[in-house]
Amino acid sequence: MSEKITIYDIAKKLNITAATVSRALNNNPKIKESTRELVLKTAASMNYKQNKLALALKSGRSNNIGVIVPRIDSNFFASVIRGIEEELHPNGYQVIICQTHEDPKRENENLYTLIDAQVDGILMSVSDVSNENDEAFHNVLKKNVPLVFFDRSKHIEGVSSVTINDFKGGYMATKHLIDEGCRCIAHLSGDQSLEIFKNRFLGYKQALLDNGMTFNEKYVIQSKSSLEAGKEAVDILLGYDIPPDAIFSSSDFAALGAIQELRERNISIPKEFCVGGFSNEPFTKFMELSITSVDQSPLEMGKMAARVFLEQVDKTQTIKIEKKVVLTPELHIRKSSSRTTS
Amino acid sequence: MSEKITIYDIAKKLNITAATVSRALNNNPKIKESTRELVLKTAASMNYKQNKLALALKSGRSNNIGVIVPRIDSNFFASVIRGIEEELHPNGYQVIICQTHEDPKRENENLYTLIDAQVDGILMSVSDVSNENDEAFHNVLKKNVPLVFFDRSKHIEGVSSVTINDFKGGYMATKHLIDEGCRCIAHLSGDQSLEIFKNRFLGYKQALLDNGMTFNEKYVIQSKSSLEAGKEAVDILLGYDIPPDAIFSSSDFAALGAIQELRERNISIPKEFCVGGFSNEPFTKFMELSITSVDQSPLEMGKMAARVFLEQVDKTQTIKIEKKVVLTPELHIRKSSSRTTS
DNA sequence: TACTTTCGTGTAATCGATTACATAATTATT
DNA sequence: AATAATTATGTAATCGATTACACGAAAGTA
Repeated sequence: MSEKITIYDIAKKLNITAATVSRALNNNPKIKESTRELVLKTAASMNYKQNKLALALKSGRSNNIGVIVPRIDSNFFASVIRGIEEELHPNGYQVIICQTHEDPKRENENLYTLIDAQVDGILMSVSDVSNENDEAFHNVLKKNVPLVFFDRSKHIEGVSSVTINDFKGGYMATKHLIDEGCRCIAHLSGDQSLEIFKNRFLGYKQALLDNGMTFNEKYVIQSKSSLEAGKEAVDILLGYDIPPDAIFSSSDFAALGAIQELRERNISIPKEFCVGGFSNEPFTKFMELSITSVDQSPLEMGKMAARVFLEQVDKTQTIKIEKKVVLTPELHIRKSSSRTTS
Repeated sequence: MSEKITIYDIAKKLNITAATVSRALNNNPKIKESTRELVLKTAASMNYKQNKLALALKSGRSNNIGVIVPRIDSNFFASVIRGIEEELHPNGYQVIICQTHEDPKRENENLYTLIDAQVDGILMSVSDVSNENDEAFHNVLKKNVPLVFFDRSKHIEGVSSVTINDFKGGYMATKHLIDEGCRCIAHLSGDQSLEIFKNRFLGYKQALLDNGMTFNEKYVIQSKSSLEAGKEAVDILLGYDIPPDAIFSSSDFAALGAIQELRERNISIPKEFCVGGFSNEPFTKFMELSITSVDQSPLEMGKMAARVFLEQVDKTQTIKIEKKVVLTPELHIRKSSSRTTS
């Protein structure tokens, strides 16, 4: 069928050794110009292709990097991966995708599998926030494989990360609602054991305090990232003696659910009630009543994570320093909270 | 730093040869039970991990498969990839992602890169529909690397594919509009050189003819997959002496644009005008005025493509047959076209 | 006891490329 | 012309695992 051409085949044809062929192909300066040309020409004519596996075995570098995400089919993660791929492709790296589905076991398994596959680095957004199963991580570090966290990170000494300033995102969104005249702002927080959600909450709280508003626990509803959760939250909030007149949700999906429930109850948005979400999911801007949301610039995050990885493997850089990149989120103001401009 | 343990290290420790260690680890029946146990125990205690690169070089199989898509950050492709990953992961394969951005050059480059990387198979959705640059594909086939197309395929002898029945999708959507009482249905078609769009168009046309309606070229607007294109199309269509009272769009984005433009003109949907899209993008069901759309079951498509690949590499299967899997699309009827149920 | 099987293990080649070291070929130096 | 310096190429080990073949030891057979 398909004859795999190796440097030995070229060598035999030219009556020289594989070593010379290898050197010629690698532009080794010790090769006579005439032989180099001859080898290159012959290689091309024989349709020679370097076997990357052999190279990988010899060099110990596979030119593959692994990316671990909870799931790939979410706009956020897909965009991050796009950024990673676009940044690493020109550098000769291939991107291997792994999903955890938020399962710590799978996360560990993926880490071990990637190490087994001899990847040159691992970029990941963690699923397991507990510090119980850290052996897998330490195994990675022990093997000296560069590790970079993005979005959801763990505090492990010597590991770099690229995140956004979730605190600021929460702060900006809340401040905006205040500026629009909202007097009692509720918050739909996600899983508070995840730092990103914790920080969004803290930003929310600080914005309230900085602007002379009272912070009250009961206006913070811990909810999942789903339409249903948003609806339930509204149900609770509107039952209060003093119901809120705005919601800052850490999730766009919960924000959407909340909006649907509010409309169900004939509450006018943004006149009577304002809503803001987080993540800038595509649908937020497509809605007829477009939803204000905090953008996490996933593409940029992916590119940045890739760059941090590249810096780590840069040979000229002898000392490897833990690098914490924090991107600034951007608030996209839309109809769901625009009283002044609409 | 990190001491890589090889079978030679285990061999040395036990005063046996690497061959024996290898056999013991691979459950070779020729190994004495006692030595096998000893080797396994020692391997575990030394924290031995098989070097997949060495194995790959020796066996010629990398256990990686490549996936080429126009872009990863679209719900459709991300979902397909998710399906592929979930199906192949349990079989020990890693998934390598490549993007083409619809550029034929990149497509070719990716094909060559993946072959260079010795992937065990390639699953792809083509970007270049012309048959001009087919050398890259034939190179893949010559190298005997299994190739499977999904969604957008090319007709290459011996190559399997997994697609949906776009004709049927177009037919169903159009028939539905007819059933809702629409008398003049326009069509926003995509790039007609892509077979998927051609087939959706043909399905639309056939549905009209089968139901005693007249087909008229001028109600078919070739438009891109964007909101803007949808708006422009409406602008043209409403300028006709007899404007249509429904649109079947091959793209959800164009459908959304059309809806926005229709509302801008105070045309009531679905009462005066019905709209249906294609792809079942997440936003279609989130809209307040949810959009009827044809679902392509991307997850299932990905899994199916992976299964077709697995069948191809199945050693027990001596003869490799070109397999054309055609999935049936599903029409999701929503508010934008529901006159009868709403 | 002598001879054949069977079993378990060792030897060495192999996958394809790179590279330290050795050596041959060429050029430079006196 | 003889020697030193330089340049180009060959030799062989290496990366880590697998495996055809060889061989010694144990067990079975007559």
